[in-house]
Amino acid sequence: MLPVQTAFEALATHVRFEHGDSIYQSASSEDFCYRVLSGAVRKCAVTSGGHRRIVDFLLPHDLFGLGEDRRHRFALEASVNDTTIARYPRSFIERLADSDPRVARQIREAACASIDRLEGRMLILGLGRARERVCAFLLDLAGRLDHRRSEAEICLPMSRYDIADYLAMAVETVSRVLTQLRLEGVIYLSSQRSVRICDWDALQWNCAATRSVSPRLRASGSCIAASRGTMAYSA
Amino acid sequence: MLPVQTAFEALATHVRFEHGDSIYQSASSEDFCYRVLSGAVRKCAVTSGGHRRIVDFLLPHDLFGLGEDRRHRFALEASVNDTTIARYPRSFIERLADSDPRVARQIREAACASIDRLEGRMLILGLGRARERVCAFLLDLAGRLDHRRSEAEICLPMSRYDIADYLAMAVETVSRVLTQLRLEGVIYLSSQRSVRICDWDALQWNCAATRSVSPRLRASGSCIAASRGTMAYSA
DNA sequence: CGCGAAGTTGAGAGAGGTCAACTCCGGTGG
DNA sequence: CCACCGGAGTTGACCTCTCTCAACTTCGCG
Repeated sequence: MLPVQTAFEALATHVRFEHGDSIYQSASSEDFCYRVLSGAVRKCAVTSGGHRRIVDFLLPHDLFGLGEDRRHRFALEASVNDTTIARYPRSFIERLADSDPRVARQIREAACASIDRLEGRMLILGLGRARERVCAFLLDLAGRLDHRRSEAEICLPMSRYDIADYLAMAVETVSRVLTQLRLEGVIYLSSQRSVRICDWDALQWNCAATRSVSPRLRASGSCIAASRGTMAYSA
Repeated sequence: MLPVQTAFEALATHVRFEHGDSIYQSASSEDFCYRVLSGAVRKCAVTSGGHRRIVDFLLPHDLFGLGEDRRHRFALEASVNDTTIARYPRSFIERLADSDPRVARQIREAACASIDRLEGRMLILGLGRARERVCAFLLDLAGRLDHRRSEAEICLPMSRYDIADYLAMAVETVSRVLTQLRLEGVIYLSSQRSVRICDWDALQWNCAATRSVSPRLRASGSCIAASRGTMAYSA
């Protein structure tokens, strides 16, 4: 990070939340933006049908609430205990961005990261099968927590219910898939919230849609397999 | 738009594409960004399993390819004939953004719009049922094309196959839902690509998840129904 | 007119949602 | 220290929705 960071941090207020606490409500309009320091935050909405949907999980180092002066569309809540958040006054950030191109660029990059994450998630949600979505979720989480191919345990910073709402499926299905993966030796669950990935390749393999390849692919022709870790950005 | 617009447009190259033409391939790295002038563009990826997934549709006025200097993650293709695109050299845009806060702000806003669209789509994809997803898709499209509650026909700028890949479902299901809506008098199909929405309320109503409300909602408590047209922004 | 692509319709099967029972775990209070 | 309690997680049985496969119709274009 640039020295600008210091200016940011001088204005930060640190707040601590417990599991389930609301950071801000949907439709509220406080003028702050935030950074996750520890724990995890879920961004959620409720469909008009009454179902909760989780749009994103914010992990340590992620920024959120940066946007515009419009009202919040989603509610943000801590999804685990001991979640700490740094809060910055948004107007100051905006002024800083206007006066210092480096800050503006940082914000653009943060926005890119956000778009990247959303588009990746879009692909995960599009995966037809429950198993594929769970596997993709685990890999994504492991990547974001920097547990690449290490033997270390991943501590899931959310409940099964959260995972279900995030992947748009029933809790029971999440549970079933996890047990199945456990029985196959792909993952090891030392406790309900701790996963160790034993077979990365199997997990990766499971992300591939196993359905038949539609013949329409031939028609449009020009699509090439997407590779992880790179991105485009559309606005 | 600000006078800055002129500087943008002076550098624009206009290009025309026919249905199915590739604007850029995934994994290529040309240094341009683009704006849709007419027609429609689909942003697509292919899952490792060989299934095509459409991540976004870009309509007139939408910007894309703005991001970073990293390689493109998706392929972009025209989804209808007579699609025209304005192309701008990205390095220039970046320099302009660094020197003029107004440009930087515009780009931030464009990024916000993109995030807004993606998050909305996230919610649509999360809708469990095919009918809900199609209804939400139609409403979203109508909104973006500015056909709010007008009697005018919406010209669908994409095939059923595209819609299917966008909503992560089978073409047959898309077709079935559309006929069902037609038979119920909710929509009128004057041709295969022209939809007139007859009953906006019915369409809106169908976006509500009809499944049972999960009891877990009581537990977390703080979620409030999300309202369309407002947004939060996370990075 | 004829061809291929796009779209529709039908029948069957499988994946996942729903409902319900049950177990596991952490916290609280006697 | 143990019993109890509630929420979280798991497992099973059933049933619905949608994907699949296949046949057919419609549309657009040479």
